[in-house]
Amino acid sequence: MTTTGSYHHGNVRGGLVEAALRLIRTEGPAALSLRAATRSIGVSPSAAYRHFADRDGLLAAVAAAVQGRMAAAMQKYWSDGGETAADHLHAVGLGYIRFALDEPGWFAAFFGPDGGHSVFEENGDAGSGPFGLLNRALDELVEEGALSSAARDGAQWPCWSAVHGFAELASTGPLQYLPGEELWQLAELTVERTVAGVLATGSP
Amino acid sequence: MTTTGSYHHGNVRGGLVEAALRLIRTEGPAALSLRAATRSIGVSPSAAYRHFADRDGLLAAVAAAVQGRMAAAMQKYWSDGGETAADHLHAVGLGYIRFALDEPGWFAAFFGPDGGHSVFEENGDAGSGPFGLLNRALDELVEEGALSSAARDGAQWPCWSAVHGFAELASTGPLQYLPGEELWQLAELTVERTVAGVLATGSP
DNA sequence: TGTACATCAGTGAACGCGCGTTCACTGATGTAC
DNA sequence: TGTACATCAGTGAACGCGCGTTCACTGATGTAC
Repeated sequence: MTTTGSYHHGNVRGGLVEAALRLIRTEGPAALSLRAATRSIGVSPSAAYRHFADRDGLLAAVAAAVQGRMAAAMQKYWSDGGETAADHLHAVGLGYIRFALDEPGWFAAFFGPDGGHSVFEENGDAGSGPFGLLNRALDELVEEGALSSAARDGAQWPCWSAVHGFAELASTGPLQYLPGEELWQLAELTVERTVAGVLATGSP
Repeated sequence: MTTTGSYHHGNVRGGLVEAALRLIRTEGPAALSLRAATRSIGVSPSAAYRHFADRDGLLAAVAAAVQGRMAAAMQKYWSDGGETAADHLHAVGLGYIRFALDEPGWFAAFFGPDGGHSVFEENGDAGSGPFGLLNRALDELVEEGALSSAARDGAQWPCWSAVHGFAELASTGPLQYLPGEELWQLAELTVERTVAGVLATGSP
């Protein structure tokens, strides 16, 4: 942090991403503009073009930041909960949903301007991103002998679908009007039955 | 249909909704503007205000139309498939996903400007909308004796979540880049395991 | 059947707005000698 | 250590755009007598 009060040769890129996160948090991703972000950190609109090709470039950086924060939140759930593979799978699902409920604006920007292609690339199957954590938990189930490797095949899709779908319905969809407690019970119900479904299909 | 070539005292409201559907279909809901819709049917921008309070009013009408079309597509799946309750549940899920894949632009406008509150009201639990069809299939499972009424309780949430989540991932999310065939296999896998999960949890 | 009139669905011009992006520029930074 | 200079991250004015919405209006419609 400099004391000049000016961003000249300062960390404009980081400042813009932070500002964008601040704006998106309350107003949603549609409200994000390059001008609003630059205004927010006291820099001219054109300054953004030294760091991003265009508006989508900023949006992509924001999506990466959001994915990182969600992964961290999920990690916390993972560490604070039980130690079996099934516990970890629960934690991954509930952590994903919890993040979406706590930060609906950020969650709405989770897939960037490219529709979320980056979710695989940067935090791929074995990575430490949200999707990587899901796959790790499923792999643990196989190692523990709770899931056949035949049933492991493709199990990430029903899991991710259920958890992502609930997150959508509950954060910005029709369930958003339910009281928080009731909503959380439905989240637990959804995760429990989804995990049960995975296990039921493929116990060796 | 009049021959005047003018909409004076014609069906502007219906024309605007159709035009909006046309625009959203290819450009997505973000690209919809009142001006584009009025322009599209050759009417002045202010004419829209005789029929809708504001832009959100048009968007709500569009959402209702989309929900109706999806319900019709799901009905077709329901009628064309098998006759057991489990067949119907499959049809409901695959119909939902099929619609989202065929019409990603419309699907993105499925929940209106209010985030989908209308999904319950107009096409409520017992209604003929997408959500009503899901509940009907689940009720049939109970009638058939394939599902205990205890397990019926709340079963709509994991089902809707999984199917909606997959539809999002596959229509505008990170799975959109997969080839159609592969995508459809994942859809079937997801629906199958979700249905299996519901049944496994609560066979009497 | 004919006419006066109320209704109301349209028009078109105008408002203020904020946006993304480009451009020639300036002044701070840091490097080479 | 001091100075000349290249680099490059900023500025600020300007562009053209399309938007939602308002307003006084006009002219078609249909009803009452």
